[in-house]
Amino acid sequence: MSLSHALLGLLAVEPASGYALTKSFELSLGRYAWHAGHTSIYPELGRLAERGLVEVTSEGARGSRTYAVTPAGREELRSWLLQPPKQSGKVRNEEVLRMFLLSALDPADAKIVLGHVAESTAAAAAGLREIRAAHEGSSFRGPEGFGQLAAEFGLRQYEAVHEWAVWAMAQLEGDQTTNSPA
Amino acid sequence: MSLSHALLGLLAVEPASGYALTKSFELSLGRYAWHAGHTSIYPELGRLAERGLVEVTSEGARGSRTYAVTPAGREELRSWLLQPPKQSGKVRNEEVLRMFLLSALDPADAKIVLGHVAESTAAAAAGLREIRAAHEGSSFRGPEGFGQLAAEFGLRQYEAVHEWAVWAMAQLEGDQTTNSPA
DNA sequence: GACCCCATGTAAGACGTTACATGATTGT
DNA sequence: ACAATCATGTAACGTCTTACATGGGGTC
Repeated sequence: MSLSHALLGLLAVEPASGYALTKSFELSLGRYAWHAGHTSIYPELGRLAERGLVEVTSEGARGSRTYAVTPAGREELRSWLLQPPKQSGKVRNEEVLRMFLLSALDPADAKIVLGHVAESTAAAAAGLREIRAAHEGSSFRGPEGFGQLAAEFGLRQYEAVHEWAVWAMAQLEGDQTTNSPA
Repeated sequence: MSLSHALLGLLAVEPASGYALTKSFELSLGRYAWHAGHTSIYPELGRLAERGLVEVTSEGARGSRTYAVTPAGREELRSWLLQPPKQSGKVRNEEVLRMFLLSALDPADAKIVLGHVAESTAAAAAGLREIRAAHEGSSFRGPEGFGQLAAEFGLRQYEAVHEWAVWAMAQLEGDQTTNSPA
């Protein structure tokens, strides 16, 4: 299960509570890479603690527990990241699914959808460019840098999808006039 | 559940058996957009048939049943594709997760992983370029065209990730010499 | 006849989502 | 005081995965 590695990865950057991790999933990780809610995260933290991969380093107000990775956890994370994935994993992404099924629509409808995609990806890319500008010049390691490689990754994805959507609209335009009967 | 829409989408392009749909998932859809095995697909086809969104149009050898979308199914698919997603759905992608957690590694290890990524994305992109060349000039609708928008989508994604990986390696290089102590 | 692929199915268990629930602390 | 947010947890339900199971049809 990848949830465990997602948690190890976040905790490897800096210790956090289950609640804080839940927020991280909502704001960044969960949007692009791996979704999880607090009802999955809390029990998983417990299991990781049992396996000795994380530990509670402090307890704060309202019963909050701050977790940190142990050396064993860091090693587990490292080997998971370094091992080349044997075969492509199991992907689930509703947005991408929509894009794959576009050909099932007639061109007029497809262009409507592509227009929405072009808009939303442009907006998302603009947002990430602001984030990137805010972090300019800082190092790529540590909590600060954590988001940087990821943000650039997301930005380039959005740009690619945006350009694809624009391209696809143009193709459908041409296809409609060239290939459709009368 | 998006599996139902994935099936409607594939069947909207051309009728197929559960077995053939399973193959489609293995070869294309499942790699990028939505994973599912035959043990999910068969029961779901049954449920779609009960709801009148698909129907069995013929039965062939070895008990195979060919399904096709009904007009109601086509309408359901259309409205699902056209409705702008209210809020970003639940994404799961182990590859992307790895990329997001790279900052948890030290730069030397991160560069190894990025090297693998750069290689595999280059290979995948090359494969898709061949597919694209094979389909050049044909229409974007119908079974032939189905893969074209999708293939181009995949190609641009791979190219974007490849360029990101190359960029990230260069950044880590610079970061190591500029920002690390001593 | 042997083997491989086609084609579908069932069932146990793991996993995840949704809804419900509780209480502490902070801000106004 | 009140509301919002912090912080965690339980339980029921639904979905998915894994393993097992069966038999027809084509090919050598």
